[in-house]
Amino acid sequence: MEFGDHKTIFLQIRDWLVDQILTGKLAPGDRIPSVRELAADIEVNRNTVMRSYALMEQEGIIDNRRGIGFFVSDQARQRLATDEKAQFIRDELPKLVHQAKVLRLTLADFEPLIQQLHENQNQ
Amino acid sequence: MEFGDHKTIFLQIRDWLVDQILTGKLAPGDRIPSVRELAADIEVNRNTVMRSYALMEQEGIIDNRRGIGFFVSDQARQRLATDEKAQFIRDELPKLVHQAKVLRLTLADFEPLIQQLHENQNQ
Amino acid sequence: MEFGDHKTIFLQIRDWLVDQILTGKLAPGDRIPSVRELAADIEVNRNTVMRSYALMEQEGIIDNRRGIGFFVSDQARQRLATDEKAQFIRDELPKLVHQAKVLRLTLADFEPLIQQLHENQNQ
Amino acid sequence: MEFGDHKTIFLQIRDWLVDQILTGKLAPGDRIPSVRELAADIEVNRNTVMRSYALMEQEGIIDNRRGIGFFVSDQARQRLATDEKAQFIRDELPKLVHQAKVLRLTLADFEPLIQQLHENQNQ
DNA sequence: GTGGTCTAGACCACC
DNA sequence: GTGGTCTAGACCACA
Repeated sequence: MEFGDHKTIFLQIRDWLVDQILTGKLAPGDRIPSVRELAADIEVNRNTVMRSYALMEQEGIIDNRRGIGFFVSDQARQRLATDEKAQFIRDELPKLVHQAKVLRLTLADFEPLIQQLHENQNQ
Repeated sequence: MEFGDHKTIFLQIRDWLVDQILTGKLAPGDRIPSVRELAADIEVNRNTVMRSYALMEQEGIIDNRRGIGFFVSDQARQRLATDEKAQFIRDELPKLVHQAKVLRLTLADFEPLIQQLHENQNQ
Repeated sequence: MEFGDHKTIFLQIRDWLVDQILTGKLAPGDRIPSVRELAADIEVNRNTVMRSYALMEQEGIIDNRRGIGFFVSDQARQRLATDEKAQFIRDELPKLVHQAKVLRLTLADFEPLIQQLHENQNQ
Repeated sequence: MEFGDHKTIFLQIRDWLVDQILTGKLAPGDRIPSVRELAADIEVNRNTVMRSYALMEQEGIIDNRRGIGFFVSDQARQRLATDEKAQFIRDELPKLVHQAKVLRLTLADFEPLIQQLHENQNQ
């Protein structure tokens, strides 16, 4: 776990798991690491991991089967794909446009992004 | 998810001033508002403004003349235009590409950004 | 804390900790006193200690783990030993030579320094 | 006048004049620049220059002949040579020794200083 | 008038 | 428990 990052740890964990789901490394129904497992792995307090899981459960991304563990919920992928996308376009994009303006960025500067967008289109 | 990305006040002040410089509203040599003035204007504590100014001075964006005030440094604009741009391409762009990938964003989603980039190009 | 010194408190704290590191009393990885602890110990405001720590973090001398504390960074000793030495030879030594010249100081006046230098050599 | 320096301006002026005296560029009896002259030259407030002169007068380095100007006092050079030297050995040297110790400086690092001291000796 | 430092006390989010 | 931010108010030295 990167302690240098300015994002708080429990959100880093959440984002990391969300990534796994969005990229298909974790599929609906899959079991995610137990709290104590993950806490030991990334050398972090169990409460911190617990907090991530609680947040994700409350977001409807994962389900908790008491005594067994946490599992990726059935609607997780779909829900994330739409919610996070909408949030991105609403919150991040305007900032991005503004930054592109004041920094006088060009299409060339965004080459890697453009390429990725084309790849997405062709799927 | 009310884990708001609300930036802290002293960073907002810094970013606001950086914007003024990058857009030419503040030119090198210009005096920026005194700590007391700005604090009164935006109804914020003097220490908070002071913290912004101290940060910017340390970044080499503004200079300080004892007992007189803070001034936009000569290299401010140039330094910002290059440093912030480089930092953006190094730090932000990869995240952006990754996000575009996992969220399966398309060129259409980025329409506003593309438009801005074209405008920049035509200047 | 010696209030007789002209230096401000937060810089005294920084210099005191730097000394501890350079002399090996604090090793990389060691936890330094929490902001509250130190503030209580030396009877100084928490914010003042915080300011020292923020400065040192920005200098790369110490790292911060959220909710846990500040730790001497891995490169701290090496970085200090080289940076501060280089800075001394670049900034302070010329002033010193100039002062020795205008004050017509002699080798005898610098006896204590010469002795220390010999001790350093024999280690 | 270097505004970037962290020493306060009126002390910079004082030190600059002291240097002129110690190096013989200004001799006892010489007239030093008038307050308004110097203020205009280095683009500084007259009060600031006046403060320097007042300090130096109080130190016995310069004399004020009302309506005429300030003049280097007869004992200026001698007085400075002894006072500043004593102060250096009492205040600065111990710090220097300590710094040499923690930074593990060697005789080689002080080569320029040693050379200057030898030159002083041979005069 | 300006910046600069410090205190005391509060509140927050996080581990 | 930890750091982090902010407020209110004070005092200082300097221009």
